[in-house]
Amino acid sequence: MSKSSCVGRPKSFDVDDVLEKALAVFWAKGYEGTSLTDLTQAMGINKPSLYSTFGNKEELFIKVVDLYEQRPCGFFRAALAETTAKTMVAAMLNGAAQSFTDHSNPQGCMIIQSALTGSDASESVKQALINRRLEHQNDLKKRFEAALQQGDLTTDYSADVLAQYLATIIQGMTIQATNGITAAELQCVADLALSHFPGLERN
Amino acid sequence: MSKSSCVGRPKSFDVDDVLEKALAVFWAKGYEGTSLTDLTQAMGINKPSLYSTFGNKEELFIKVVDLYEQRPCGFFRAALAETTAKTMVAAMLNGAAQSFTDHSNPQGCMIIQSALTGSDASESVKQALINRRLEHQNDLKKRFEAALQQGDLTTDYSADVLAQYLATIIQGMTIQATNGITAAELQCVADLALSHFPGLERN
DNA sequence: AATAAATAGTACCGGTCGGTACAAAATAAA
DNA sequence: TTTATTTTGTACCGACCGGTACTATTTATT
Repeated sequence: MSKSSCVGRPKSFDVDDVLEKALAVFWAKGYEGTSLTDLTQAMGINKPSLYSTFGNKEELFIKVVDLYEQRPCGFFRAALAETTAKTMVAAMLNGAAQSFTDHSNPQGCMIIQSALTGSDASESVKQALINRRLEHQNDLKKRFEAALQQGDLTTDYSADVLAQYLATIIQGMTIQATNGITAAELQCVADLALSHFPGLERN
Repeated sequence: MSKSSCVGRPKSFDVDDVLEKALAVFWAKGYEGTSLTDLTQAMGINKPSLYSTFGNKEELFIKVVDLYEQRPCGFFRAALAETTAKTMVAAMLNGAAQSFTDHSNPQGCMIIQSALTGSDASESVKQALINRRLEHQNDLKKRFEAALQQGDLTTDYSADVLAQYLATIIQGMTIQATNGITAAELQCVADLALSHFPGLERN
């Protein structure tokens, strides 16, 4: 299954390792704001190596987004797996507050901020990120549907609106993070949002 | 007071008119995603005219942001002037929902999305937009402080947190708009946010 | 009609963009 | 040790980037 080549000159770098370096750059500067020079310098490889390994800039970016969803943005899937609607929403908001203001990384959510606008040349990348956001929002919707059905959540709002509302708050938190809000302040916002979220019994 | 020159060849274009054209481009493509070719084509002028009239790309962008705040984003100041906290928050959320999904313009808020990330060269523009957002958030804070003081708003949350929370929702609504949410759907989100906003008596 | 002032248009500047051709170097297989 | 295969590093590609020098043109003033 390993596609490691058994013949020829071996790679002088670890693929996963340099992907992580590329993630840091794309996350901080966005898709179009990142140049190939930025990438090759951060990754410690030269352009032909980058192209032979990852295809081109856009394909590299998509691979980086996959990595981002698995690791720094991992709180999302973990939160989805929470057993109750309340703990799910809480894990979403707390995870976002913590992840978006983690100073060991760029601030905010990469999927939201790295290609919000751009030239026509990056239209496909913009659309790819929109699709990711809509997929995640659909995950929320399905989770809310299940919660409504099993009586875990009591409200007249549809799962659709609840998902859009929660997504809105999380996406707004990313802007707050890029504005430089502190982790504590963003946690206060998350707490407020949780305690006023519809359908979850007050405590 | 008019700085219209009384001697020499007259301008062949109206300054406010071409600023409007520049606004449409920057709004849709962002600061770095917009090239001078995009601008001169949309504005119908050539580069030397652009530079002699507006300085350079960055100065033109700032002038465009000023224009944006006065016109398409004018709901903000109008909402601030509302007499009660409840009508103020309602006007903010409704105005955002309507403005961000108005199909006669690009979707979303220009100040939020046109320079969220970018190369080092656009650092000053990024910071300028962050400052605008923080100024607007401070406007909200002062409005909430006044409402809390005059008993118009009853909650234990500080004006700071309330302002951050409302800003978060509005900023999230811009992402929803770029995702392609419909005006009706975004209005539902705004309605939900309003009816669950802390301190405003339920109706 | 001559002059001065301001704009319009063309053509160009160095630098950087994403992407690649090509040859040297490093490995495994024969 | 030769051969085949893969990666490396350098040097380069055309296109476009933001910005400008220079000239022609259009106006008001003298």
